[in-house]
Amino acid sequence: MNHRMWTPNRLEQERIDKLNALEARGTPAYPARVERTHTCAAAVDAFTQAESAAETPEAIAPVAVTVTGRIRRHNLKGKIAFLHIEDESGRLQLFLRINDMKPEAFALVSDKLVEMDDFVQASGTMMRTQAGEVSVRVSDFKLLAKSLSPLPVIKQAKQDDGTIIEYGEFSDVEARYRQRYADLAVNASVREIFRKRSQVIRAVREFLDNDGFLEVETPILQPVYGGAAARPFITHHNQLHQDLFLRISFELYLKRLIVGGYDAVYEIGRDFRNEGVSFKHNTEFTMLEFYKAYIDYRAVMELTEQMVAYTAQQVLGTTTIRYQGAEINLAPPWKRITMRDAIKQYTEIDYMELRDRDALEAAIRALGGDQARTLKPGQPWGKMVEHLLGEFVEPHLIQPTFITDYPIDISPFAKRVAYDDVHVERFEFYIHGMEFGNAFTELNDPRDQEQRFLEMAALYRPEDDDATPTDEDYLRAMRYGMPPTGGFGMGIDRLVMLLTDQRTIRDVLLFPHLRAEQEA
RNA sequence: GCCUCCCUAGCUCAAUUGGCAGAGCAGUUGACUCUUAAUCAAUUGGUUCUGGGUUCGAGUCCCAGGGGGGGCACCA
Repeated sequence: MNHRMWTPNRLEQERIDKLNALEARGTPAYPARVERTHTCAAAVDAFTQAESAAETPEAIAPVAVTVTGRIRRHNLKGKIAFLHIEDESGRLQLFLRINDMKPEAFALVSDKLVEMDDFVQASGTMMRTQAGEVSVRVSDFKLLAKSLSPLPVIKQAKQDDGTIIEYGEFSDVEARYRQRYADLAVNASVREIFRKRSQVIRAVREFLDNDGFLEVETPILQPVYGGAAARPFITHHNQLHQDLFLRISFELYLKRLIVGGYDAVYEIGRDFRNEGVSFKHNTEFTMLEFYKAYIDYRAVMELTEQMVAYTAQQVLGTTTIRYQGAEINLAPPWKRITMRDAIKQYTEIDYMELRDRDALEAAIRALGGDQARTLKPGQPWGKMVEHLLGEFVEPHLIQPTFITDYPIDISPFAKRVAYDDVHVERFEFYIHGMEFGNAFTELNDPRDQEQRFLEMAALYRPEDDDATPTDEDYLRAMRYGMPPTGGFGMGIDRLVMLLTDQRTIRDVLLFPHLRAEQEA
């Protein structure tokens, strides 16, 4: 591996010079010891409480604090200085006066050896400045960590109504993704998105835990991949001389656990799909799947709408949300419509009257328009039905909607609808025209399952050497017997997009996938 | 993989028909003991993504490459 040496730019060189000057004065730039009695927010709270408890300003009980944070505003004014420091809780102003502190401590600031972006520790008594800002009157001051590369400059102006206007921005998309640490450090709104992301996952867990589900972990490296139709990433175990696949879903492992006697299991984890990226696809993404014995897909629908509504309520305090300008009501019950009725509604095609694939293709082409033109020739019947749904129905599904009863030939793990040789008990749900999840009454007849594997192998990717493989061990598990089970999968990233009003998946991923940076 | 747009100072952006590469912020120096987008004065800073080409002259036009955005395809 070549190590590319860092060549400091002019601004960075100035900071290196300052670091050397600090150490020449005997001031460590990266000390090990640090103290903190209050977060920035807690220090402000403690003071405002002391204020309201006092009868007169002179009677305010002194509030001594030691606070820490990164310098985000630096205003040196002769023999005094105002600094804003920021920790995760928020910002706090430090008021430094040369008379109040040791001269060498004040000199760190007045000589600009301690500056923007540095981490510092300050001790003192809480006060309110003449301009009314709660601040620390600093008596002791210490550098905690020197910043050698200046962060992008963003200034803030607080309006009378409390809203903050920002001047300057760090908005270059590529730089923000490649240097997410800098993005997070200067863009508080970005920090907030990922705090919400954590709350979303916590709420989903809470909901499932409260419903008696057991959280489990299954292999990420799988000898046989399955449960979806995506191309996998392939890797190799040297010692075992074995090719392994990064999972494209958890489905087949979780159902093995239902065979094993657990009534309800779920997993939240990463899937990997070797496919294109888009505003709603990343090569690795976070999936939730759950399986519950002794229920069917109708009960899964109820769980789904309750779980999403619960999550919105926990994270946002409401089930009525705004996404990309649209008001969306997540409160149950959600609309339910069969795939057949939905397609009839938006295209006036009844695919049940067009069971011949050539007849269906002709009918779709007769619809005209771009949506009809994008249909690729020679598609299997079920894929064309899906094309109809995707092109003509999906964009209209703004409010949460369950589309139910999918064609069997695109649903190899779902149970057939009784007395219906076309459909399976499967649903997908859509919000704002985007697919969020997929669920079905699980197929538990091992004979039927084996047949479906064979049909899949024949139908999909016949040009690929690695066409959807038959999972013999999964069939063995099915032969031991699996109870009637409802199963569910949902992209967590998309749920986070919905609840944080983000248009692209990359903005809810801390480190979205990018190509390697060019060598200098 | 295809189409299309973009890449200029640390950040955000200008640069007329191809004609001296600029501004604001920050940085540097100085002033300032209640500032808050602090203010005032002075001032530094460029591989215009990379490599070729056309031209008297290229940030600008052409070719190739890299990275990114948007779209398409793929993603049962």
